[in-house]
Amino acid sequence: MSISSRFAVGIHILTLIEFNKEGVTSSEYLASSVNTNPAVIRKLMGMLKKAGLIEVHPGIAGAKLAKELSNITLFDVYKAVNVVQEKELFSIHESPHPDCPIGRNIQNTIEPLFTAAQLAMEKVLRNVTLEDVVKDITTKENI
Amino acid sequence: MSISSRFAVGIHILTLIEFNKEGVTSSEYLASSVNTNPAVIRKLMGMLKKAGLIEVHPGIAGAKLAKELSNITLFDVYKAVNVVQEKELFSIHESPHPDCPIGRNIQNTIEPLFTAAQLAMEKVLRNVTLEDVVKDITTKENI
DNA sequence: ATTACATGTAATTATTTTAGTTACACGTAT
DNA sequence: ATACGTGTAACTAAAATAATTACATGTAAT
Repeated sequence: MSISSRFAVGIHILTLIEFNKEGVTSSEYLASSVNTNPAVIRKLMGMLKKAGLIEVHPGIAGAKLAKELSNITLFDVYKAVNVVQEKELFSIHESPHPDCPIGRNIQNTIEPLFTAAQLAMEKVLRNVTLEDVVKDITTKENI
Repeated sequence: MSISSRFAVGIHILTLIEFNKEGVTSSEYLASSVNTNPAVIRKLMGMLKKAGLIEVHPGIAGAKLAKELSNITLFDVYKAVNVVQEKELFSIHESPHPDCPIGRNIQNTIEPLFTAAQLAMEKVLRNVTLEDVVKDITTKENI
């Protein structure tokens, strides 16, 4: 199964807040661009806020980035929206038979291999910032 | 969400076939070690067979590896059991608004980044063979 | 202070995937 | 013919996603 689109939507939200920084980026405005429900956006904004990526206030329309664009990596967003837990990208079957040499060792043997694969994926995310995303869109739009 | 344990179980199955190569590795025997239902194992055996990793025959008990241990990578198993599709480790929200500069570009901007992360993960899987797994278990068991 | 509007958040729903279970057709060998 | 194994389809329960609805709470302008 795929990793939740919350991650992609989180990137979308942050990027749009940056592009619209002169204006008011309300959950309704964001929801329109993402094409979803404002409540979905507000839930994600809550996660991004909790992770210290944006500033939002109850009753006050709009959100602002809490950090420099170049200082927010895709990994930060990925962790903020809680799509994959540490060491849990791959699931391992539980309760293999302890009387079998394979059954009693397979989990401990596989786990570090899976973790290494997950870390390699996450390393790529750490090396991309929202600034890269914004620049790419700017280029595509010829702004 | 996590990637299906079919992957871990697939590795378990292949490893156990190797360890038990002098004996008869039936779906019931495998199911006992994995601690699941024989039908689940048979479904996975079908996938592993289709991928050319094992040999199984209707009516004849047991399975044999179709390739050298050192010639089967974790990536081969991963593809065989069909847990993640190409370019689909991460899902991207559909139908963002085309009238928004972000909405109409976000998918194309994000997609290669997500693909790069997925490929980095898969590269790690390509560099581990079942022989590594077997050796690790052999060491742990002091055989 | 009342109205208008925004965020925060809980409850509900439909859809999808997983993993397990049951059942049975079909193939092989004694 | 019987016993046993694989192949496979149908059904179920549990979990997660994403959308939707509703409403409490917070802020600001009139």
